[in-house]
Amino acid sequence: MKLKYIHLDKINDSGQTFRWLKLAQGHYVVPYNLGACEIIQTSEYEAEIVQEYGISQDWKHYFDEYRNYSKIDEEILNLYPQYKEATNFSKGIRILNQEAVETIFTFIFSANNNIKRIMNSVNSICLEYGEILYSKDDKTLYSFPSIEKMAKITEDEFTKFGAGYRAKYLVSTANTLLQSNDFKNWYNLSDEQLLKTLESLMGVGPKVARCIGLFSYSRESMFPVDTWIKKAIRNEYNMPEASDKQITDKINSIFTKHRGIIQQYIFYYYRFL
DNA sequence: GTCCAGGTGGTCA
DNA sequence: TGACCACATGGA
Repeated sequence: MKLKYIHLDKINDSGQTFRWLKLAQGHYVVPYNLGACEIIQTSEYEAEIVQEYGISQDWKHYFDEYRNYSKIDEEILNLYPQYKEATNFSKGIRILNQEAVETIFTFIFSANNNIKRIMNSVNSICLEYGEILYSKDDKTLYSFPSIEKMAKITEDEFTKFGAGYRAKYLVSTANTLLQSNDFKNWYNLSDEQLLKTLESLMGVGPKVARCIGLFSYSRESMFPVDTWIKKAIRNEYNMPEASDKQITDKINSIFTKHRGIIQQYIFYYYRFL
């Protein structure tokens, strides 16, 4: 399957997924549920899925093929001309539609953490409790563990995986999800209901809930505000002393459409500035 | 050694 | 509500 208007290295570095297995520049094995695909950048903004592993998956959905990013970028440039440079810099990034359990747990890990550490923690859990999706030349990719397996991990074990003070949140949320087990139906919730439901989970606050909504439930209205976004907004609008509330108010007054997508562009741009 | 990271939960006004 | 603080821990 061929994909256009896509840039794999940018997506891998965009902080929404932590588990792509990099074989080379522009060459990855990508996990999704109990399957994986091998994908190669074939030209500057084109890629091709050359092989599938494990259980067949809906890769068009995963890679967000049903959104027209070329058109979205045009609209973004019209709506937010002040972010022309960020938008061009981020060209080819997709907002992935990742599996919910994985997204919930990895973004609980992400709180007050850095991307390298998140990757190390999440990948070591998958190594211990996931199943092999791909293995070749000493490079191996594992699935994210099922909710049943996640619910058996103890607080001490999560600490061993580098969860720090988040260990008890992970235990609590694993048990909540195991009992409710209806997170697949959350696709049908309204944005408001989804946020409220996600924020009821231990370790999930406003920012993490929006990441989960954006990166797993396809909610492009959601605008996660993290430390990088705060820096960007304070800098862009010359408001160095702005409180968190002033920043979110500013964001809500400026960004009306494609909020999650422009958020991701700004995040990616400022993190590499 | 110091600062920081895709913040949250608890507490108090 | 909104402001403030403690929190684990490795990366830079």
